[in-house]
Amino acid sequence: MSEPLELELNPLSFYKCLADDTRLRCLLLIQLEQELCVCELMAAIDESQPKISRHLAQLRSCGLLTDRRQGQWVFYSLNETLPDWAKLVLQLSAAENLDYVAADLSRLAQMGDRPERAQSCCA
Amino acid sequence: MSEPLELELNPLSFYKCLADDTRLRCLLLIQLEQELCVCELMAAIDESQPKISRHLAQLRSCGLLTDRRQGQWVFYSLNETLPDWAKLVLQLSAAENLDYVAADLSRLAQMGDRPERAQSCCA
DNA sequence: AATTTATATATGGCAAACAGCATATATGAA
DNA sequence: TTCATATATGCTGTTTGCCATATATAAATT
Repeated sequence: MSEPLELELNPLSFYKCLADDTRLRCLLLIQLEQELCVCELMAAIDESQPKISRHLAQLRSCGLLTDRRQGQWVFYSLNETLPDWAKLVLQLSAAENLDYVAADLSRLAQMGDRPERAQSCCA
Repeated sequence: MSEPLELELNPLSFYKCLADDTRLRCLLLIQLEQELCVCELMAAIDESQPKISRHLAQLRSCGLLTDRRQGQWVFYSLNETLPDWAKLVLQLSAAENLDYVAADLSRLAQMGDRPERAQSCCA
C-alpha cells in the first residue's frame, strides 16, 4: 500500500468548480453527508438527472470528487487526496453556510427509499 | 463609533468572484500586501488598466474589497466586514498557493516609483 | 485655461459555459 | 431475453462572462 500523493490542484480551477450553483450545492451536501449518490442529489437539489450527473462528472474530472459504484448506484465523496487548504475551504464553507443548503437538506431528509450503503472496507 | 456589521455574502457570489484569473490574483496579492493601488496591480499582473479596473470594481461591488483614495491613487484592501469564513478562505488560499502569484510578486518588487502610503489614521 | 496623468466606466463582439432534451450504457431483476 | 432503474454522454440553442476599444472624469502641472 502506498500513501496517496496529494492532488496537483491550482486554485483557479478549484474555485471555478465552486462557482456554479448546482456544483456548489453538490459539494456542500457531500461535505455534510460524507457520501451521496446521484439519485439522492437529484432529490435534494430538485434538478434533472442529466444536469446533476454532468456537474458531478466535472467535479470528478477536476479531482474534487471520487466515485465508487455499488450495485446500480454510484456514490460520490470528497477526494481524500485534495490538498489540505482545499479540504479546509470546503469544510468551512459548508459549516458556515448551512442556510445555503438548508432546503436541500430537508428535501433529502424527506426522501424515501434511500439506497443502503455497504461498508466500503472491502471495496 | 459603531461596530461594523458583518457583510451579507452568499457563498456562490463569493466563489464566482474567485473564479477568474485576474480577480483571484488581485485578491491574493492584496491579501499578501495589505493594500495595493491600480497601478501596482497593473505592474504586478502585467495587464491593461481597464482590465484591472473592471475586475476591482466587481470585487468592490460584491463587497470583497474596499477602496480609499489618496491623492491621485485609489488603494484597495480587503473589506474588514467580510464574514470570518471568507477571510479565512482568502488567507489560506494566499498562504498555500504562493507559487500561483510568485511571478506577480517579483514584478511588484521590481517596480520603480511605487506610490507612498500616507497613514490612514487621519483619513 | 490647457495639457498631462491617473483612474473609472460604457459598449459591442466573441467565446466559453450552461440548460434541456434525447439517447446511450450499465446493472439488476423478472 | 426482456424490462426497469440508475447513470452518463451528444447535441443544440441560449445565456453569461470576458476582452478590447473608446470615452469620461478628476486631479496635478504648466
